[in-house]
Amino acid sequence: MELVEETPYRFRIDRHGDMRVPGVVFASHRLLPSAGDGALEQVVNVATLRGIVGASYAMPDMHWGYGFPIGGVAATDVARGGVVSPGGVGFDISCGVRLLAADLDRADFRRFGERIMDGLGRATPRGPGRGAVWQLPRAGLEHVLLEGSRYAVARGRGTQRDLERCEDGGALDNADPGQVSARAAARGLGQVGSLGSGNHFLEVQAVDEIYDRDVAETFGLHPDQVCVMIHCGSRGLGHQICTDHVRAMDATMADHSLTVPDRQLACAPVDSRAGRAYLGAMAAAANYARANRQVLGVAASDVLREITGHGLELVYDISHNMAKIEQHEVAGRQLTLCVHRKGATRALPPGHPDLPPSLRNAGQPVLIPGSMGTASYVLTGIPGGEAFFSTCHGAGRTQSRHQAVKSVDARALRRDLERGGILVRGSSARGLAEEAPTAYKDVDEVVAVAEGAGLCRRVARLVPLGVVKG
DNA sequence: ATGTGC
Repeated sequence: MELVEETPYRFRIDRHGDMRVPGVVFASHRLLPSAGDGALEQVVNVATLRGIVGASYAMPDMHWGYGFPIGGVAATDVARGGVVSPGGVGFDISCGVRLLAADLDRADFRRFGERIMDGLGRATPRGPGRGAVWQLPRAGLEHVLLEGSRYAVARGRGTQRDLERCEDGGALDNADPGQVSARAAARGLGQVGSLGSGNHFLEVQAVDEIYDRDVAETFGLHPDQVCVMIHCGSRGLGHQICTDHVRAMDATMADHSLTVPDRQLACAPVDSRAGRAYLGAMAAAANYARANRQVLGVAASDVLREITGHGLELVYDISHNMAKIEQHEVAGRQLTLCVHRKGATRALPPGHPDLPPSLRNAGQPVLIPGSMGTASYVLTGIPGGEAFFSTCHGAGRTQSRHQAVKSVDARALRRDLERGGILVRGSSARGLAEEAPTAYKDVDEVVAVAEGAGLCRRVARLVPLGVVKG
């Protein structure tokens, strides 16, 4: 794989073979995937998709994924037969991050720490399988799929202000529950308000450093403040929807004369029956994921209020696994694009019309969870941001889960975290080992490279005080 | 990521 170093933080893969556009990898030498890991080959494969414009992009946290790399961004021109691919969204549709801020500082947390973590541990269903904050009646699921966080708020779980601090006001309006299989719905019914497993977590954090005081203040953040970060997605429902629609699309590829270099890139034109079906189901899963984070956030706020007298205010909620229909200027032309962000976060700049009035001058908060025991970041979009206003989404794995389990002793890891002053409420020893920070890139470096590449700007750095592990 | 594998 030939990489052309354009700047210290930007590498290009020139068009060759069936590529319709070049590949662009935002990374430092250190963060580039090791040769043979397959992620760069996936960037090339994505560049062959029908209708792709600009480039096949990869963020500094990129690594190998299903079809598309995780950390991949690709946009297709809807009017020119551009495709949508479930592999460009990922199995955990609308997996994302919610950050809430408390009117408490680090010293307050030290006073109540064990009680707060016990309370959050009890209030936060986690691990594979069932258990959820919100026991929905069957009829309620349809509302969640159509209305997302708005339905949770309408049922008393949150406030109108919360919705202003959610991407899309808490719900996508093009959800089509008719495209959600009975099996997907059955899996989703009992999981609204649950973390799941893998890299999902709820963390209590402290604001350790502020890079932009004005923007931080607009976001509701100040030094030493206690925050709660929640990272989770659409659970079994999103997974089943992805499985169902990959299968359906795979069967319709020939009808649209589509060929792809990897079967995991199964796709359909956005403007086709299969494409619309997937996007309607994907939006339903996205609404489910937003409601999931909404009710988990409210449950965490209730715990904090009960113990300390102070609840939590929402900073923002943003997804990093989505395909969205957006308007962008490409080579001087205004185009309607299907922007896939898979393990990549939208980063709208100050002044963008999609931002709510309270964030219009600051830009969109970008929430970057670090690996366990390491820092997390709040960033914001910048004018002229490349890759359709996108940036990284986290630290990015360097080791597979299997490799991590082989090389990490879960008990030693827990001891190290607690010695570092981080209170741990786990789910399973294996889950803890899989998520060891040694299995991840350095989030500080990932974020520095994303900023150096001109994708976003740092606003605040948060450090963990306690983790409820999925 | 996922009732972790058809």
